[in-house]
Amino acid sequence: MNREIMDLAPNSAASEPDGTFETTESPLYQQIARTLQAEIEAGDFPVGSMLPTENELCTRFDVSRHTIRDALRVLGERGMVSRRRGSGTMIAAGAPSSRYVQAMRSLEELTQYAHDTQFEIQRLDKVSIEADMAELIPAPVGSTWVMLEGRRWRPQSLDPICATAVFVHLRFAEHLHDARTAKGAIYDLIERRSGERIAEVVQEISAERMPRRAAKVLRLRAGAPSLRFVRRYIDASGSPMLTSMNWHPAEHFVYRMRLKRGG
Amino acid sequence: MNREIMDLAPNSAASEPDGTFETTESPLYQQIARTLQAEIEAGDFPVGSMLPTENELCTRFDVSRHTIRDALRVLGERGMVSRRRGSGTMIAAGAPSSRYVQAMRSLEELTQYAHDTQFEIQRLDKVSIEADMAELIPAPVGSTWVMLEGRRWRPQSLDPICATAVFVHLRFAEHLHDARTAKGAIYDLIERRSGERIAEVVQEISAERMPRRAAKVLRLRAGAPSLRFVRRYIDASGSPMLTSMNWHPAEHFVYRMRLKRGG
DNA sequence: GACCATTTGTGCGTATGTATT
DNA sequence: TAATACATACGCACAAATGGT
Repeated sequence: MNREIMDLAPNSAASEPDGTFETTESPLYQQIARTLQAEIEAGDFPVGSMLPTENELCTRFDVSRHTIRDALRVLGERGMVSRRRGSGTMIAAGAPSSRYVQAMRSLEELTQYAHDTQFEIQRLDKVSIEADMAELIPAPVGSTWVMLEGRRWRPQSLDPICATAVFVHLRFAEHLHDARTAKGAIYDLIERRSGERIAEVVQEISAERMPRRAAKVLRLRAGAPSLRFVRRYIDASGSPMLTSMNWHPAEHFVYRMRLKRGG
Repeated sequence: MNREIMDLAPNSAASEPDGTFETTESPLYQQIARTLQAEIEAGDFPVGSMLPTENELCTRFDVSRHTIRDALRVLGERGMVSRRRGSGTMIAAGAPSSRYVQAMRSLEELTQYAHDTQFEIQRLDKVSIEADMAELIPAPVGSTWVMLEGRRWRPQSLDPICATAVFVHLRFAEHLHDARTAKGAIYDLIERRSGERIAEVVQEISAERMPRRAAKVLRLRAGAPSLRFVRRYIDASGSPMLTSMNWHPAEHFVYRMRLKRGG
């Protein structure tokens, strides 16, 4: 292994009981994208400067040009770099320095995000819905849902990304028995095991003072500014299958997207 | 030429003066993506059904699998199809209405928003960029930009939507003399008058305490929770043409979007 | 449960085209 | 013009997930 990368994703390498090295790493191009993004965010490559050429990156990471291009494509989709043939790859205006960034424009990116991070479930219960949550889910007051509560972490990081509360419709309760150890997104788990397919997701972003429960989970002061994401996963009939709520400390989170012309 | 595709893109084939066929076609994978998208929209592949496998498409279009995958990646990014390893490529639920999906977050939607609301400009000045703004625009500290500051209103509403600060590159200053009375988005004004075209927009959403200037404009207390939008309008070379910053009072604003499968 | 064929995902090598410097 | 750098496109191999036997 001549490569400089050490994959630190949650589903990373693990030595097997019998002593063999059964690596379940994430794909090379994703590791490289993460590495480069981290370096950009750390300021190793200032905004407006050029990234090394594809060939240089091939040498550095000891991979093929295809793999480098896949990694750079990912960064391009996230708005981190802009590429011009003949010229090179530039750190895009507005690339973050020392800030967490998450750009999620599709279900697939959401899934990727779930894979790249870890959901530490602190509580898994059936609960009766009260007025404040009833409006958000939405669900009738007094109806019973499965609630998962906890924090989401980025590997290696000392601070959690956000506090999370997920409300899952009761009919999926049986599929959540091993949610604590299962990998990936909750919605993906449910889709696979129930066979019911999510038709769409509606995402709402708003700013609010951190509510007490979320603050407690994150060990922050209640009332601190936070960015709240509510995602409703909706079935074909338009009813919510599950709803997730995420509170991000304001100073650590930016939601970024690229807008393009036309359809 | 054994291929079935006829490229109908604007930069399509052209016969040279000397009679030879010097094709300046668009890339193969884009032609294939267009062809497949047209067929999906025409109903040749019903929503929920499976697309032919990659290998079948290779045979049909007489191209390599690599090219087919690039085409399918494009369709995935447009939310037209959803792919699953081991299973196949499915026509995404709601595929034909994908225009509506992107309408939530395209430049056009922004333009519509600008038309539906009014920008009350309280200040229009050339300013020297200080450190805090330099990072956001981004621009060198001490460089000169045109700054517009004010509030945005919804017609007939009693409360402003947000406080806005727009920084425009100095080379467009001449186009802004009547900005106070002009309708529509500032970026649109500049695009039409300068002829320079915006290549892309990167939008960032974050939560922060309302800064003093914005609070003053909105007549709110500084430090109140707010949702901040930063939009960087970037030219073909990757440099910012203008950057707008918008602070929305937290309790009055929710950013909502739909996420679809495929990218 | 094991096994297998199918299908997409990842990764490599190579060659050529085209825009930029 | 020449060199550089990204874009497109061919080929191959194997891995991983799926769905059936």
